[in-house]
Amino acid sequence: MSQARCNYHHGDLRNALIVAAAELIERNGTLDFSMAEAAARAGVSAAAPYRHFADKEELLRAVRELAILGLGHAADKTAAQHSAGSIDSILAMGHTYLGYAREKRAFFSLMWEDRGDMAERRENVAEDHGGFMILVNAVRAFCEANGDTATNSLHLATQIWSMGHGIATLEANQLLDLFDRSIQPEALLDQSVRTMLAGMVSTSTA
Amino acid sequence: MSQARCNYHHGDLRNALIVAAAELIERNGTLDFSMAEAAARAGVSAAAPYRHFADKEELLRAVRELAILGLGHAADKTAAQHSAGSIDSILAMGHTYLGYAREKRAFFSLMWEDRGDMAERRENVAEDHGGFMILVNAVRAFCEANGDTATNSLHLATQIWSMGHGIATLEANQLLDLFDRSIQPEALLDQSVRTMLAGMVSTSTA
DNA sequence: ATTTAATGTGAATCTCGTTAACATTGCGCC
DNA sequence: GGCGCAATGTTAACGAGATTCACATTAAAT
Repeated sequence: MSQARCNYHHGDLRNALIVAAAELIERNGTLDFSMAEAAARAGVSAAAPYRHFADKEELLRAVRELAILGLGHAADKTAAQHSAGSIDSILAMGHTYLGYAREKRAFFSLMWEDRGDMAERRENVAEDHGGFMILVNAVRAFCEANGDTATNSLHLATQIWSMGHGIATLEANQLLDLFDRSIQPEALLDQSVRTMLAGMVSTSTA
Repeated sequence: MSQARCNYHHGDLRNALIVAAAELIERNGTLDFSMAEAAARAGVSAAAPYRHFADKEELLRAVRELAILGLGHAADKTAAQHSAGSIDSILAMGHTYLGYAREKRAFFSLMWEDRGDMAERRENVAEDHGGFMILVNAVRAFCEANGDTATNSLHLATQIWSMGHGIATLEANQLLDLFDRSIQPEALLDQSVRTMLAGMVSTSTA
């Protein structure tokens, strides 16, 4: 039964805990929720979570997977709304990234934290990670549309990603406009991306 | 007396605690040291720190100031070793940034965390913050050396900083080369910076 | 039906931040 | 030089929260 809860056994406690933790994180805007509160929210005792997670870290890592998928979906959606090969599809992806960082503050930071398991995680990430491959595809399409066959899309996408990531994290910590209040995150990113795309194409064509 | 310690009074406990905390952070490579251990290391009881810091957060913020100064000094030194106006002075600054992020992992992350006080902090930061103004100056000098009077140095420096910051944080979390093991942080940054400098200059000249 | 492994429970433990009540001492003031 | 106060330390104790242990319940396989 994956229903509510008859009496003793929950039925789907593992997932219920992940969701509960995610809700607490979202509510507090921080990663420091209490194990007991998550358990209570799932309707079980404080010790129950330890049947499904070795420790709090493990639960947190499970929540992180949710966050990663969330951004991946957002990126997917964004890609679908813009014509492949257009520069807009790339800029829009950046806006989605910045938006996610703003709206899901805590999730966003959790998503990129090593937490000691990233080394193993990389082994099993044949799939995507937060929609990065979607960006790679958008970049590749753009290059192709512009007759650029020399540019390494993975490489260029990594540069764009880094730029977006830097802007997003600095903004989140109120540092981006520390010395110049007029700086606008999206505008800054747009301009940077345009410069990089233009620079790469001209460089590789040369 | 700011000497060792006669018996009861320490003499300079506040600073001793900051140093002790910094050492623990450096040793563990994490920000979660214990208040009691820092106190012990400074040779006082576990309750003593609370005469100088309201709570652990406040001590952590004090350590953060150290970290910020540290990077500032490193940037200073780097700037002094390269001729003003050269592109190398800018690239070297980037390498210093990446190096600091690698060697002072925990300090580096602490340095940019909001911790709820950044809003006020910005008010009092007429001075520098981790050497950012040094980068701004390097960029300004570069623009002048190239006869570019239209480019906003603060703006361009912010872009370069964001790129460096993004690369540094992604690398720290083992994500930068997730899909392409051949990616080298410094090379990626160098290339990006060159592209941006070239792009800006040509853009503003146009 | 019975056995077994999985999953919950409550009580207990341990670590750690923080506070409270009391002790010691540096220092300005007479 | 001695007095009183504020600053700074001390020890004991509290409280929150993670984690474990011994025991209870139940789903499922045989």
